[in-house]
Amino acid sequence: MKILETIAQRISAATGLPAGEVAAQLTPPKRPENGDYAFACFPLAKTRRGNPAALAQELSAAIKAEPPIASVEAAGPYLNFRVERAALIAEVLDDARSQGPGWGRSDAGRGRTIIVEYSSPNIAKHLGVHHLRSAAIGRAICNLHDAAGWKVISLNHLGDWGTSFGQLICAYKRWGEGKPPEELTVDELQRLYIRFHAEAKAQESLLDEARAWFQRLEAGDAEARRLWQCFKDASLKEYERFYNFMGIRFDRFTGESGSAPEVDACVERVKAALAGRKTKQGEDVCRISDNALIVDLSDDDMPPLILQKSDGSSIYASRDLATAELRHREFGFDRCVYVVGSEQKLYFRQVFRVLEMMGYEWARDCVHVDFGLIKFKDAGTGEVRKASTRRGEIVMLEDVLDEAVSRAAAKIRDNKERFEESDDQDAAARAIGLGAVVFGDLNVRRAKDVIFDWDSMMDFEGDTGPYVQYAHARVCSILRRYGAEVPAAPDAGLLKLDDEFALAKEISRFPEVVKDSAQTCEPCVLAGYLLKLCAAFGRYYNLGNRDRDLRALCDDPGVSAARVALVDAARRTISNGLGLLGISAPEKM
RNA sequence: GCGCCCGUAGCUCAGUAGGAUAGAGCGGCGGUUUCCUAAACCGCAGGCCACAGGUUCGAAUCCUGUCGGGCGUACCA
Repeated sequence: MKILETIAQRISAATGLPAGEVAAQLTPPKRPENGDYAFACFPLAKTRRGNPAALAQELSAAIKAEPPIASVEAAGPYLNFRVERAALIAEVLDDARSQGPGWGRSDAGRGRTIIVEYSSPNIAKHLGVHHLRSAAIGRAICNLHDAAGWKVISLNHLGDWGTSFGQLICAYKRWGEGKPPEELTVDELQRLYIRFHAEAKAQESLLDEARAWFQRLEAGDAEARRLWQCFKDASLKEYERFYNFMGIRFDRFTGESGSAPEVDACVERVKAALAGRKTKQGEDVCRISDNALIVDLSDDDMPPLILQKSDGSSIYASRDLATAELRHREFGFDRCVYVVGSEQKLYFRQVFRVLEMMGYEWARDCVHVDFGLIKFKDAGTGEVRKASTRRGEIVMLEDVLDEAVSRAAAKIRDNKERFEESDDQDAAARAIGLGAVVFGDLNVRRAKDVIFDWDSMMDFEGDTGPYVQYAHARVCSILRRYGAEVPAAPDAGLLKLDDEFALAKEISRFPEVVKDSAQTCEPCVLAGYLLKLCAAFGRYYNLGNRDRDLRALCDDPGVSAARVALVDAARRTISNGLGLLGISAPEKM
């Protein structure tokens, strides 16, 4: 039985509270000198109309300090427990070692399926830094749910349909200079797109021309369709490079175009479901308004959702409704997550609401996991705003990644004595450069806007990805030098240092952190934990600077074996944790 | 105007299903290396948790209002 569960059971026996509930409330005190686990007596005192401090006193007397509990102490309204260090350390070392790559996993989501839609770029444009955020967060959410026992289906739902492709076809026909469409690059497509919007400002008839092209595309016109396919192929070719570089794979690439054939039938279902339904104002909920087909959401204090544009062509909303239906039909998900920027918050509320109005109970399982924008500071005015592709103002993702990798490579050259001829230093540079950039994106709460800044993005010191990777590399270095196999059953009683115990305690939190991070869809919970874990390791490690006897590789073979096992548990935790964030853990740096 | 999000140290951020004395990193100052990797570690300085009320035994956390910023607010996605 787990130590934490044992404590919970003893409290449960003394109070009558369910053990599971108690376990959830047992937390490490902010200050370690107060003990290893604390139980706050306020809630219980409230239900019993008693005094929390007196209750704590009473419980401290009632609960015996028998192994693995070393002491029970009432401190005001808190009941503080100290555990036998050796027992906790032994438990952690055994868990981490025996579970191996599965260390940190749980079965919290067993039997449930989650769909995670993320990245989902609009084709025919280069990827910008802002695409990194969706990719990093979405991938982490997939990994975290997988680790929490869910069945995960990851989808990249491309923005490959809509009026802008009519615009692109129009631009290509006018200014494409007869270049075979098969040879078009994303770069050229993006230029055509920018040019279209520049010219359309002066010549509004272009917009009508573009609309006509999109209508031809929707009608299945062969020429339009062929051009569109070329745009898509060129885009995917470029995007695949990015996903490969990032180590991201999707279970499936879907796209808005995929739901296009279903849209009409879906719209009919909306109409049928809402037929006869009136708003409080007495109007039909689903009706034609200004020539467009809408669902009136005024009763929910939202603007209407447009299902069909006044020119008869389809719109993203109805495509998303149809897509949701398709997904539920195919996967029967328990949760469907859309990792999309927070500027679309209202929109998703509308879509989910309409799904609900259609009678789908599963509408409440659809979640918009939103995240803040990446903004740019204008060098001239100092003004902060979001970038616009139409104005040609994006910072290309590829440039950012290249820069990060080359800065990491430079740093590696400065430390080249740590590497051997045979080491793959390019791979290390990629891991570290990417680690810095990805960790930086994941270390803040999703909702926060991020202002793009080269230097802070490339930071390799302090609370950064490379800091965590560096801790891992040092751990690996110790294990390398140890040479022998990591002892499976060391004498945990030999680990007497406060910093050893602190490290072990930090390691023991890992599975709970993973669960929490998954449940909240906040990768920053895990990222922050890894920083704390590595700080605990760093303190421990640095003890050896002053005193050789405090090193993992010390003269006493028994002590050394136990320390190596502890260090190895740290290694597994860091490596598994980084893995969940989509960051690799180099063995040397 | 209305809705949602954000406001914590000079800067970037943790801490938010209410709980003990609000924590990190960067920047500043001062230390630690005859190497288990200094991409590290330790110390000092730095806070009216935007402001004002309220709920509570207890509020950075919940409620109301104000101010400041962002995003959104019917045919782009």
